[in-house]
Amino acid sequence: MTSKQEFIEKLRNSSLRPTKQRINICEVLFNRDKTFHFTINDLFNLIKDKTGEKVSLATVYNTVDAFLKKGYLKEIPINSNQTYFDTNVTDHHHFFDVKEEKLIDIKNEDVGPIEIQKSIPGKKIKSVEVLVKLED
Amino acid sequence: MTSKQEFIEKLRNSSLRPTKQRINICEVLFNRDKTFHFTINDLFNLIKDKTGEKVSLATVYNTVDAFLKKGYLKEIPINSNQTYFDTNVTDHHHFFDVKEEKLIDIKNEDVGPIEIQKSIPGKKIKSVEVLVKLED
DNA sequence: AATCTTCTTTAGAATAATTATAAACAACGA
DNA sequence: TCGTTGTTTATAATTATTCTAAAGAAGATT
Ligand SMILES: [Mn+2]
Ligand SMILES: [Mn+2]
Ligand SMILES: [Zn+2]
Ligand SMILES: [Zn+2]
Repeated sequence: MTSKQEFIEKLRNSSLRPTKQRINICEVLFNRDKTFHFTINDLFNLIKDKTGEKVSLATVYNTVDAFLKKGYLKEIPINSNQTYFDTNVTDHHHFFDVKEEKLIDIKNEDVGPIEIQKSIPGKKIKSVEVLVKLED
Repeated sequence: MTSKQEFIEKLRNSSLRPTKQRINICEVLFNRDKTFHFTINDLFNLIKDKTGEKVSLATVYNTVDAFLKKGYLKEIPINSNQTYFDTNVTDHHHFFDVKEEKLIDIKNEDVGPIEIQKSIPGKKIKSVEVLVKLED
């Protein structure tokens, strides 16, 4: 349970003004036990449901973008008509249940170290992510 | 070097009528040494350049869809504004050069077996793919 | 507290990838 | 050749995302 006051500080520390909208978005995103995988539309709807206040779609996009840049969210590489985001910003992997269109975390230690025996001159590795697609 | 005749047979064997358009698309996609990673737009432009004949964008989409269903192409899971496809339908992994927006194959043996120490009841694994993002 | 500046929110428009529509056309089998 | 079915195409529709510009709110300055 994170308090509203902590979100306000977190926003201020990030040079983001603690607006009512951003605080509400923080509540929905970060006031939870488990990791949260979502699309913009998921989030947009949850804000209304959980806080009773409506935030414009543009602000949801803007805020998610800002949080991505600050490293409070990350984008999950997956082919879908919508982009998926994740509140778990640590290194980890995913199942994607193709039928349910749901992501499920796989902890790093449940996959083991991945050694890439190939390199590209002049480029360095930014991230290594495993996507496991699931079917029935 | 695959002959036009072989493409015609391949299409017939797949219950796809060997039209001029599909044969041209086959030439562009499959008449090459190395794996080919592309977007619909890449392919659309290459068809004009390589065959001199124009194929409508709708047909490019339709044909890529048909080839995906037949297993002659696969989709690469990546976040981009465009979907990427691959002529290499074997199990393998990818580098994605974020700056150049280019995919590079990583052979399965260059990654080693990936053991997923987690399972979801009622679901089975359809694919396991590693995406390595590259930066400068 | 009033004012000023800068940042933020918002509705709505613009963009762009993809999908749907439906009419013309081409492949195939009889 | 003719009828059927599958295919191509231009074009419209859809939809996620980004852009725009005006109104509003936050923070700093007096
Ligand atoms: Mn995508
Ligand atoms: Mn996307
Ligand atoms: Zn996750
Ligand atoms: Zn590949």
